[in-house]
Amino acid sequence: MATATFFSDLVRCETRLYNALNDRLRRRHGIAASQYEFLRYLRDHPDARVGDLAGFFAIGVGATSKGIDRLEGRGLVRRVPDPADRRSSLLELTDIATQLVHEADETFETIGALIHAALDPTQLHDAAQALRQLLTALEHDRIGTPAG
Amino acid sequence: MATATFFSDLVRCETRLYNALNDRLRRRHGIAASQYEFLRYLRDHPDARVGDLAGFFAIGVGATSKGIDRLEGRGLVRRVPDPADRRSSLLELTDIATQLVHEADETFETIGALIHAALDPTQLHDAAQALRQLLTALEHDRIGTPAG
DNA sequence: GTAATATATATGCCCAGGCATCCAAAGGGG
DNA sequence: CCCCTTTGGATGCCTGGGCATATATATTAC
Repeated sequence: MATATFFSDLVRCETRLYNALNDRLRRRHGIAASQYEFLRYLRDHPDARVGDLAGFFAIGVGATSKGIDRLEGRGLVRRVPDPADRRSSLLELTDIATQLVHEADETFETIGALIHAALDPTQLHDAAQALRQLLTALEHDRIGTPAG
Repeated sequence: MATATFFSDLVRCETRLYNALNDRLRRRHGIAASQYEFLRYLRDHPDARVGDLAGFFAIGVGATSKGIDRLEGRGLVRRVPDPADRRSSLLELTDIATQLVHEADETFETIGALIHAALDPTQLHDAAQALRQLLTALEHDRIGTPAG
C-alpha cells in the first residue's frame, strides 16, 4: 500500500525538520520550535485566545494553556482579559517577543532553504498544494483533534 | 515565503494523522502509534538493533532503548544477544507481536483511506515522491538527527 | 599488547504534552 | 429570571522523550 510509505515519509520529514528547527532556534534564540510557532501565530492573529491556538495546532487546550504560562513567565506574552467573554483572555505579544520572532524568522528561513534545496519549484508547489488540501480535509472532519 | 506554509502544513498534517492513528490503535489494539511503528519496523527489518531504530525514526537512542524496554515488558519484543557484538542485542518480535502488528495493519489502513479520500492519485503520487526525495536529502545530510 | 578513542546501549533527571478533572462563565429553554 | 447544558480555560497526575552521563565492548594508534 503506497499510503504507508507516504505516511512514514511524512512523519519522518516532519520529525527531522522540526528537530532541526528546534535545535537552531534553541541555540540562536533560546526558544523551542513550539514556542516559536506559538509566537508566530500570535503575531499573525491578534487577539487570539488559548482555544484558537489549540485548534490550529491540533494539540490539547491544557497543554496550550501551560505553554502560554511559560511564555508569559518569560515576558513574551500577555493575557489581556477578554471584555466580551470573561472566561477567556486575549493573547498578545510583548515588544520583546515581537523583536524575538522577527529575529527567529531568519533562522526559520534556513529550514525553508533546506526544503528549497531538496525539491525543485514545481515539486514544491505541488506538494505544498497537496498538503494544504489534505490538511483542509482533516480539519473539516475534525480528524486528529485531541480530546482536551 | 512559500516554504513557511509548506512547513506549517506539513507539521499540522503529521500531527493530525499521527493523533488519529494513535487514538485508533490505542482503542482497538491497546498500543500507541509509536509502538506500532517500532513493531512494524522490526517485522520488516529482522535482527535490527536499538541504534537502527533510532536512526530510522530520528529519535534519541535513549528514548529508543526505553521504548524497547516497554515493548519487552509487554512481551512483544525479545532482546537476543548479538553474537558479533556483545554491546548490542538483536531485536525480534514475539509471536504475539507478529499477530498484533498484523491486526493493527488493518487499522493503519484506515489512515491510508483518509489520505486517499483527500487527494487524487496523481497528487498523492507526486507528493509521496517529493516527501521521499526530501527525506532522502535530510537523511543524507544528517539533518534533524538527534544528539543522544 | 596496551593505551586512547570511539561506539552501543542503558539509566537518571528534567520537561512538555495527554487526559481527566475542576471552576467560571455563557447560552438556551421554560 | 432560574435551571441545565455547554464552553473556555486552568490544574494535577502520569507518561514519554531529550539530553547528559555511565558502562561495557570494540577499534585504532602506537
